[in-house]
Amino acid sequence: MLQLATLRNNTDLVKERLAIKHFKNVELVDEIIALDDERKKLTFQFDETKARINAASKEIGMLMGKGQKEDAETKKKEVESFKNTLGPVQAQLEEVEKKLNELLVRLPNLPSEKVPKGKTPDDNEIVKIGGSKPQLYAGAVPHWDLAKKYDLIDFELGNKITGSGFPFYKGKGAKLQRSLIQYFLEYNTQAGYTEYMPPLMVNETTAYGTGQLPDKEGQMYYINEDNFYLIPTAEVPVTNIYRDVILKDAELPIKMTAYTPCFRREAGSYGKDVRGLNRLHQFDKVEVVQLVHPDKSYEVLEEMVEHIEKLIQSLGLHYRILRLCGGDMGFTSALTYDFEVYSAAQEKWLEVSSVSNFEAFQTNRMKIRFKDGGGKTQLVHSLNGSSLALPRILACLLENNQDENGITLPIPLQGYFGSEMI
RNA sequence: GGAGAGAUGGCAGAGCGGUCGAAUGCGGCGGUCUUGAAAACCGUUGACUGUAACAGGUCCGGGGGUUCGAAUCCCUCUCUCUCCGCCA
Repeated sequence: MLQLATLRNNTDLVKERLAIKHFKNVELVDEIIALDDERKKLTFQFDETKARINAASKEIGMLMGKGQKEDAETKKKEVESFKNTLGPVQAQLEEVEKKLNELLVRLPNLPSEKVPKGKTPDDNEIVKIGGSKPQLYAGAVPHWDLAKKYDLIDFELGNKITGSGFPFYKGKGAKLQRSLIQYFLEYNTQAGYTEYMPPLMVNETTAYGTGQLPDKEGQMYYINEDNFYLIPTAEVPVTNIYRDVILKDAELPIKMTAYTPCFRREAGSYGKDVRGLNRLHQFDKVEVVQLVHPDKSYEVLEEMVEHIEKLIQSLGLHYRILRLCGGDMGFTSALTYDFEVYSAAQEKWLEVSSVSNFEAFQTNRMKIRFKDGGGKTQLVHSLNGSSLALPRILACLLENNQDENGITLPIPLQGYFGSEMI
């Protein structure tokens, strides 16, 4: 959530930036400021009346102590009249505050200056292309055929047991999943990230903290009975670890990583784009999260991009890095880089990671703060990235490394999987 | 699932309905002493809001109530602990 001070002090800039994100209701900013003025006025009235009541009540106590009953009674009457005026003011104040918060929560994060203008994925800026385009042998097929041929993934069985988008991994397919998770986690912890295994269900406050609520509840699976949400990404429980915590600046940066299954409803699209592993309701992902000093967050973002890039390189994949344009960015992000990996058999790019700086947007909701050198508390910046989402990586690894004899995995992965072919 | 106890500052832990934003201890920070450190001693140490700075206001798990006045009494929700039951 944006900070009121930002809206007040840089109103025009805020509107300009919101436009880059193609946010429709720019006038919301003025509404919010007007409401805040109202809030200030009411708060002043409330405080003043309350101060009188407090003073009078104290006096009553003293009068009672001295046995001056009648004087005390007179004071009580006085307080009563104050309270009559306080009631309505308080009610109004509460309403204004509630409304203010409702509106404020609807504003997306401001894009940083680096964000390209544009509306659709076609407007994203290609920052880098790396690796080389794989040359497939003549008989190459897409991963869903390979999954069947080598009995690695059973989509039909998933349909039977749960529904579409919930595949079974089997035999070497299951082992490969496990190996990838292990490899990614090791890679992250070696870079100084602390490993966590978080709960897969979270409460409402937690889902609100990272920005999934309000408004995006439809994208998460909801456990009605207990009021829990299945996590759409480890970002949610992991970033919330430090909710309502005031850190010391020496504790920054906080680097965390976690493997979790991710659950996404993503109802709506069918056909070629979602075939096989391209889009699932349940998938595995290893995530990295950092909480950093606000002056450092863009530096750290670059560092995280590099971290993930090296991981993709180690798997020998052809990849590209995109800087997302205003229209394609998420609600909570200030700057996002997407990593895409090339599927030669499908002849298209598949997103495997998204790395973002949220600046203070999430931490303002979660009140994740630190005490700076001067002893002042201020919000930290939060960042996260996938390192990596498994299914599409798996798809590319299978497709790109196939030949008539089977599939040969890249060397670093063999350390976890073993050196045998699939 | 049943029965009971509890939730207070970074932690531990007091708190007859008024002088309690809250004793005390630990921890943190600053200082004295010391070549330096430890120990000892002295001082200081919650968050939010508000102000030019004071003042003022809010917060003792969340919400509601009683009262002139609530950390303290009542209701309710959530969570924690102990015992019993069930169970990977």
